[in-house]
Amino acid sequence: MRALMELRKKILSGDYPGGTRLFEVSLAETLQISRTPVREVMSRLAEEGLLDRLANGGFVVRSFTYADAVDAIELRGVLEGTAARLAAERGVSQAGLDQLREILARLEDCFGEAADDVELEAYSEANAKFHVVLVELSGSTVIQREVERATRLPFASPSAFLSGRAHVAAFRQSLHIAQEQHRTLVSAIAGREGARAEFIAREHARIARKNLEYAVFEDPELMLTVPGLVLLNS
Amino acid sequence: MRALMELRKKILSGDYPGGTRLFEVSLAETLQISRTPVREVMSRLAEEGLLDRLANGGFVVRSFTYADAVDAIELRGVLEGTAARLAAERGVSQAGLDQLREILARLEDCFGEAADDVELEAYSEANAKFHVVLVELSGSTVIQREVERATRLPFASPSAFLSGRAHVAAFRQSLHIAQEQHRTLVSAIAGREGARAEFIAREHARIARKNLEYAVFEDPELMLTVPGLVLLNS
DNA sequence: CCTCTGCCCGTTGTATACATGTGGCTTGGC
DNA sequence: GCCAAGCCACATGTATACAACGGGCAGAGG
Repeated sequence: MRALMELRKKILSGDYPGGTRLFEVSLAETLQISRTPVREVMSRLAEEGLLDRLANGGFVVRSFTYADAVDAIELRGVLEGTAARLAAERGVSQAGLDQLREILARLEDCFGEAADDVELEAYSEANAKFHVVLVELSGSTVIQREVERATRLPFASPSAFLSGRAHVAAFRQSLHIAQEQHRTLVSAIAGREGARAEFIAREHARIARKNLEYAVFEDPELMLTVPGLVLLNS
Repeated sequence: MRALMELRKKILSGDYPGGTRLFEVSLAETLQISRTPVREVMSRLAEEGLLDRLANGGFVVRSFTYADAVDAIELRGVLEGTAARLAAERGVSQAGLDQLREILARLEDCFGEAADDVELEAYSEANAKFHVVLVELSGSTVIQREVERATRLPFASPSAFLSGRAHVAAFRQSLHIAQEQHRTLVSAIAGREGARAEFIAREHARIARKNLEYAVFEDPELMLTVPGLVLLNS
């Protein structure tokens, strides 16, 4: 559905700041479609968490504070932590573990000799895959569903800060820490250590929080390049 | 919206078993409305988690296994645990703490002299309120939103098993345990003990899991009286 | 007999006209 | 001058007709 992607893109690129009320008629002419699919699109974006429904009908662009972004990242950490714990406690198949280890190896290959030598595009892709497979290994469609939901807010996604920061050497070096957490996470799951797996996953999400903090307070220009950060208001 | 409540009720009462595909036209004549509001209603029920969207359009009634129900309860525990932890870590106002303690006292008043003497209706109402306020005290609208979402599945709600089991004395006695957890939870939050608060909340949700287990394996007749349990298939 | 292709029917997607409701503004009365 | 009530305009809710898409079945050809 073209209109869905188009409106989503417009919201994520800041065309409609948080709190903006979206009217069916004006959106209909903007998107060159009739009101019916506009309603459909807004309904789906509300499901995604980008829009809020008003009490007496209508939609507004959801507005996020810095604290909301912090909490959304915390939420992702908690949910991924739960997935990791369930995977460890309930056990995973050899095939599943192999799959995770294969991705781990791919991530490993992204690092070069120098501490700040990282192939970011390949890393980003493998990292996204790692997080998806990790959650699948929980064996719970209920948890998987909610992780995917929490991840749909772009600034809460595991890949959120992996773009647009390639120039910061300190950031590239910090990926070594993240990768160590990936390794440890796999070890914890393989060893059926639920609590360990859970808290490593939580701590892993804290990297995103730290990056968010940096973007907001140290280098506000980044807020324009990291996907979704334009949604932050106050 | 009458149609929304009507369809929700029909699904929750098992008129459309999990996996049933809902067609716009037939539903439209059943509910005596046109296709447009039917689409709207189905969209909202998909948001609630009662329906699943099909890839090429259309909706089916979401189907839950016993394992899904267990995981949904686990999810609620994890989210309420996070709310409790945040409340403890970040601190709550005196007014907030007072409010929680007032509800705690109301719950206390529901217990009589005998171990199985409990005013169930009053308890159920105060219990629901307790869980709502607890989550509010987290101070996080993001977390609150997700707890409310997780709670919308009727069998995962904190009040799910408080109806239709009044006749089981052992069940009424088990409420003493729940109430002790309520007390301890408040103590942990007041004392800024985040980890303690989190795990008490998780353990608290386990009571629901135990009740689910009982209903499914020991007393299947209960599945007809506990709201939402008819949604369970295999 | 098996397979591939094309048609047909059922379902959802879209447009549009009409109904309904709500909030704001204006006017009249106290 | 202020408050209240009613009206008007703009927004969403609903109905319905038409379009487009997809899956299944049947018929024909290899």
